[in-house]
Amino acid sequence: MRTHQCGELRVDQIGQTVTLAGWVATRREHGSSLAFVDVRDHTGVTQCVVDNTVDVRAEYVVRVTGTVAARPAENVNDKLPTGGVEIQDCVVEVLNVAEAPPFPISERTDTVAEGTRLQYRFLDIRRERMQRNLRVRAAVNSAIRTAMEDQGFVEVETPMLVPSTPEGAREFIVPSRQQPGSFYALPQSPQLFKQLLMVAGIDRYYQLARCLRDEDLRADRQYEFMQLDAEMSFVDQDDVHTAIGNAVIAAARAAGHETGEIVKITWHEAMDKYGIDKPDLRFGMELTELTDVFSATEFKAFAGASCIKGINATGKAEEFGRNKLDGLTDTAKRLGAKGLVWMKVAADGTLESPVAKFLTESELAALAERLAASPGDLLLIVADEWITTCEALGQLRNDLGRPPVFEGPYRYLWVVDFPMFVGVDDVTGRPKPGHHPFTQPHPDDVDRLETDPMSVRSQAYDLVLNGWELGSGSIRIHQPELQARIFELLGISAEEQQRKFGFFLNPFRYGAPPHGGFAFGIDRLVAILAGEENIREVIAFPKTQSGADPMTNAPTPVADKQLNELGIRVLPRVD
RNA sequence: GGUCCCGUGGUGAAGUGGAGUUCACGCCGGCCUGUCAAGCCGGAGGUCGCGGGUUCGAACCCCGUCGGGACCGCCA
Repeated sequence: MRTHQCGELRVDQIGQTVTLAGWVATRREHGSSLAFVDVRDHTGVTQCVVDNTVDVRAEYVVRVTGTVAARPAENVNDKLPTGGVEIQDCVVEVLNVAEAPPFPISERTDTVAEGTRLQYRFLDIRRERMQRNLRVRAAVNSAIRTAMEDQGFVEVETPMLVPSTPEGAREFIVPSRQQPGSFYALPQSPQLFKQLLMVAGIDRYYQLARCLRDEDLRADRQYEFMQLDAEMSFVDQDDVHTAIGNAVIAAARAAGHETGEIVKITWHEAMDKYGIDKPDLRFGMELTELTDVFSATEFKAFAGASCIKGINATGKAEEFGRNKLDGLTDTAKRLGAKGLVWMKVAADGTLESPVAKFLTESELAALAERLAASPGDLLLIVADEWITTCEALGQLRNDLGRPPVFEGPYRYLWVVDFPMFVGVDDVTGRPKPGHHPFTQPHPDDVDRLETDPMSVRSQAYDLVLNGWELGSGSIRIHQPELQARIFELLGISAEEQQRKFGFFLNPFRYGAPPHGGFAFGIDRLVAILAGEENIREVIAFPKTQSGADPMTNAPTPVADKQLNELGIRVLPRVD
């Protein structure tokens, strides 16, 4: 059908007779006997010189046979890889005509409403950006598979129709025809199956798994998403980190990015230095300890505070007028801080702030020194509980300093030693698990499970890339006695354990090996590696924020016959 | 469940109470032998998302609703 692709021809092929096939990108007419037609496929465009009587229009599907010729020196187009050549003496065959597309198939109009792009996704994907993103995605998937298999992981597929479990994300449910009134759930993740595969002696499992969660959609969340899901037997945390690290480094390389060594920090350090459990390491502006500077202060907003920290937004003083400063204060308050102190560093080095008059000369001097203040800098200070201070400044740090996603470098980060429990359940008063209830506590902290549960660290860990949480994992509990202690702590009775997790826990009585695993989101990883802010840009057929597909019109009502067969009656909407 | 932003020819934008809704691209027709976002001339194309209200008068103001987006809640 064709001898070359449209982005392939160079001066090396001059004189050859070639056949190209593709879509008409543009047509430029020059009188009755000359026109230039650019033919496009996913590799690029090639200029074909044709007789102007040939009736081809934008997006017609054509096959062109002709001779590769050098362009006259003054007509070489340096902007195109194929710009040194053109096809002459063309025979143009129209393989299919096309209506005028609703929007240009071009990169220079990247402003088309996303709803329109999704309605005509088959045209949107013809564009270079989408072609590139989907091919990056394919390369990443391939690199991950290779990396996992090279490390002895076995791909095992798990069911899409699974039992509903009450914990975690809201599930999509699927009615059973054979047992009307009973339902399957679509898997939020293969979590339970992969641990049973360890009991089953698979040793190292992986899967590029489709996961489904019926939670509200966001720029980084779709109903359906892909995870690299993995589980390993007879390992500790470091073994898991090494295996997954190899996969994500290979994935980045497949997308053309070198990442270097993966840094590892504790959750406490992440919160203390960056104020967030998924820090973006591409920029500094770290949280600086100031509590000791104000240990004897008379300024009452600082006097009683257990933790005072600050950040230096270098050179931002001028940019932030009263309005924008109020916005920063609102951000801090939204995160629970009692307030925000700001100071601008004047040209002579003095600190200008509504509260400067409440601080002593030596306090101001120490503050300036600690934050390395220079003229033009904006200093932001929060005084509160440790966690509140950190979280407020962490958000401000991100808001003020975070580079756009397409700016490298690419810095993976393991965050380890997460707290075992986060907060207390409003109803039961019991601690709430930070990860899930099958997570192994840190061995040094097990003794404090009952006496001081909130101080117990878990063997759970997150993988972060440039401020995006890619995924999480843990070493699991494989000893029934320890599992029983955790359930006891969470206030889950033996009866409830059996009802909710019986099919999962009972197999552990038959010889469960020590094991742990990880899962990370492919969509997020590919988005970052492709330089996209939104995972919809790396998904061929994504859904809108309301969960609809403008191309297929899903979701739709179904026929009464179908509902009857399933024993389902649709009730009128109640608001 | 909530907060905020956006809906104007096919596409993207301008118009924020008063004359015929303006422009660019695209589309259709014509001209044009070296363009490459070709150029020139002409033409067609609109329920200003939808419904209600205020007003002498609404694309514009108000209420509701639908659709799209960002975020909070939610995502163990």
